[in-house]
Amino acid sequence: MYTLSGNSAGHAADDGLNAAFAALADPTRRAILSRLALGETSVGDLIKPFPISGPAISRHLRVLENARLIERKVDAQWRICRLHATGLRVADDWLSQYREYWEQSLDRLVDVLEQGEGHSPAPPRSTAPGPRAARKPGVRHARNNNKLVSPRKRKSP
Amino acid sequence: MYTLSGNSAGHAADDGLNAAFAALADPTRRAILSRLALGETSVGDLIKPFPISGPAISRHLRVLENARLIERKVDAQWRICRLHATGLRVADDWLSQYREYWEQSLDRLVDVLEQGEGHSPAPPRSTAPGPRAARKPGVRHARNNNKLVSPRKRKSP
DNA sequence: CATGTATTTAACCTTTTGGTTAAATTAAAA
DNA sequence: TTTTAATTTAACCAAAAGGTTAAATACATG
Repeated sequence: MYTLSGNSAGHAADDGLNAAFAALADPTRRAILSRLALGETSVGDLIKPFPISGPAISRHLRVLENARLIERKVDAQWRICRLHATGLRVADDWLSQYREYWEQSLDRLVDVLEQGEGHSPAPPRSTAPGPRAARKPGVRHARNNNKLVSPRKRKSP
Repeated sequence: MYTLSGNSAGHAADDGLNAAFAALADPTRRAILSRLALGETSVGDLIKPFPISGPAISRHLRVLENARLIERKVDAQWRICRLHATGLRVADDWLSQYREYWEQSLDRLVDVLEQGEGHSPAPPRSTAPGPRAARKPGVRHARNNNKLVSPRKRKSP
């Protein structure tokens, strides 16, 4: 049931998504990734800007490695860390399912703004679906050619 | 320091990223989002496929709402849930910083495969950077025109 | 081999998360 | 206005997450 990717019970399969998103949920780990985007470095270098202990960083790195967001190689007594594409791709692929959805929302927002907002009482707070008219062509943001999603429907009970 | 988006201490600012990624890290919540991608529904409908209690779902929904991944409206005694673009966009925007990186990695992998792999001893296990030659043109995957990233550098000590 | 450096493990806290059951709450319906 | 249905709060619990310090490990070198 649903469009869930995998198991029969109606639950989302993992495929590393849990690990990837959980890893990305921590600001220290995101900072580490940002740092690594500049180039590979040793753990020692990595640690410097952070006010936390070595072991703490070490564990963050393990989390990132398990999520396949980084990989490590040994160079003498140093462990050199670098970004690893897999985890990032896993997370992005999942999100891309929804890209169509939120780009639609953006278009809809643009519509609202463009028509001078002298209309519906709601200011652009709600960027959600709802039975609005079709978008103007030329304001497409289509960066994706991917998968599911298309919100619609109204209440039923 | 770094390319971090915000505060001076070298730490990643939040901007809802913590909440968004943390929310996405749970398979039940991802399943809820998948369900909502099909259209808005009441909590009661949402709950059915899941083997967990009402209060548990209720809290998942609150997490999703705080992360601005969904929004809720009241309809009599029902709370209707629908996707909300903001949280998804926040997460995707952050990831997009790295898109160039991992697409480069993909290109590199393609290169390796194409040149008959009779060369470097490493099979396409490692999709990481490293001082490799430039990619062939025509195999670009550039889906993004965004921000930072370009891995390089070697050891220093 | 003895030392010093780099990094990880171990053992321990505290806080957060995800679930549970038993009340509230809120609105429709009898 | 009592009852019933839909959801959320409250109060609890166990497990996971993130930190800490102290002790191991691994290497390169004096």
